[in-house]
Amino acid sequence: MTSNTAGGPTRRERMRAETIAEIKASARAQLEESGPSGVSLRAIARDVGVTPAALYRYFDSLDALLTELCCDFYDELIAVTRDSMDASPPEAHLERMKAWVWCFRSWAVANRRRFELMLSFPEGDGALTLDGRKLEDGFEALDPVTRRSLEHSHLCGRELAAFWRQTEAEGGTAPGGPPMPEVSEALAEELQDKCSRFIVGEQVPLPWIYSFVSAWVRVFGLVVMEAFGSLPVQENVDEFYKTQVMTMLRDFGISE
Amino acid sequence: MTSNTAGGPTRRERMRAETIAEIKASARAQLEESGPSGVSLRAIARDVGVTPAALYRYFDSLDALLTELCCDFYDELIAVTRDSMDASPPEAHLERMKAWVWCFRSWAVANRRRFELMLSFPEGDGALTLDGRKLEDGFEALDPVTRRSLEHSHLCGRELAAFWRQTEAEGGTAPGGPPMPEVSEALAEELQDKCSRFIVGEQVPLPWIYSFVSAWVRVFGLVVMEAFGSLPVQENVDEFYKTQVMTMLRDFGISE
DNA sequence: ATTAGAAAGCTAACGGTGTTCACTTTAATG
DNA sequence: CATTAAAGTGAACACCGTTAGCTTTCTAAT
Repeated sequence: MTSNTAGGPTRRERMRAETIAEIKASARAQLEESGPSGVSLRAIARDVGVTPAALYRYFDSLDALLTELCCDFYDELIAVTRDSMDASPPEAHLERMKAWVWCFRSWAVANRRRFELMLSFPEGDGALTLDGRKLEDGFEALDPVTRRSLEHSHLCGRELAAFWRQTEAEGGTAPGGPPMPEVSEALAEELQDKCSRFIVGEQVPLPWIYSFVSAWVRVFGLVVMEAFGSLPVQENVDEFYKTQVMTMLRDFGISE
Repeated sequence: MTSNTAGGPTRRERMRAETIAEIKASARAQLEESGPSGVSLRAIARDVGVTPAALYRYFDSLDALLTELCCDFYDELIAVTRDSMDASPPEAHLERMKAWVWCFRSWAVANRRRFELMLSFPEGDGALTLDGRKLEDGFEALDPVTRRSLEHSHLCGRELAAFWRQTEAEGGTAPGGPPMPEVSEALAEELQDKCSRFIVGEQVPLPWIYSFVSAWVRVFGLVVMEAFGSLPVQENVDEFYKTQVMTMLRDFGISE
């Protein structure tokens, strides 16, 4: 018998965990300096001091390893975002959303290679086609990286829903919600259907959803362009971001 | 002697051109069904009926072949965009810009694999760092794909400049140009510096540039998200695009 | 303490990749 | 017709991910 009598992890389990950590560390290093396509299973094996075949005791394939890595990155991003949001009080929904945007951007820019890897995993189809079912039902069934991607979105979406409730209670902004162009019945329904469930998790008025999706597109564009070096503004990016965020807030009908 | 007495291409040159076309066709086919990473030099050789080594008489490397392919795609996109813009008269700058956006989107979505390949070539650093020099000076020195990417942007940027002149002449929109948030001296200068040169090719007032960059970010976000399947709206995308474009026009201070 | 069994590792191989070098064939030119 | 440059071949090199079968090592129960 081993130390397992104490209920803790077996010696073997500890060893295994350590090996996995070593493997991932090597993979991360390679990713950082050669990009996603530069991660080589054999190179990892060389690094860890083991035969290539041995790695298959720990991961089903190279792709599986990269997938796990991708999940880790999402978890890191989510953690750091959550922390950053929690720097503001729970009711300061606006500040918390700003923190989300800021965090997303700075993380993606500071870790372009990881971000690159994450983008290389296309959003699973299941993310948007939960027709009929509640989100929670299919949530666990989603592939791990899509689930995490949604989790990340949720951090911001929840704040929006809360902010809407708050604003409504205080009789804030315009009565009908943020200004938005007229849309057809079909588009309105699709927006409500697809977004109110997986972005905010509860029924939210259409104008809010529309503005949210519009803002989300803008943030995505900004972050991807900057991370990949195709954003025209480069030296004063911070300020440019701030003005963009301000503009989006204005689109929400928020004066401040 | 051959038919070269007439000044036309040699028989050998014709043969060579035909072989190159065959090689590219095979590469395109593989790209279309397996993505950028699925293009194999050996598979192409098999396809064309030749030894792998023989391909090196036509391309320096697989990467060089992919680069040429990327350039071809840009040329196709530029051509189809230009045609689409020319469906409107030369003075209908607004319509022409709309055509640009629409063309960009539909091409990217209809040819995601090609678009994917194009995005995989990061914007060359030279694209934005032409400090001091006129654009034309360094233009030829840029790497081929960056040059074409700029050429594509130019199609829209030129229209913006022309539209600005037109609007000014007619005493249209607001006197100071489109509304924009206050920005620091530094950001203003960078926008003028980087953009007025490589996007529109002539001096344009700051608010116009700012609005243009903002719109460009939005369009980029829309197109990339839709092409990669992460846009929340899926069934009514056309309408969603139209509302987005309308919103952007409104940001330019255009009522219509 | 000994033994059954699982976990981990190794060797060797298979089929694939991009690329290079020396050599041969092919075709156009003086 | 002989020369010469282009086009193509074949074999090799160094890598890659993955699999199968065998051996070692360590755990857990007898």
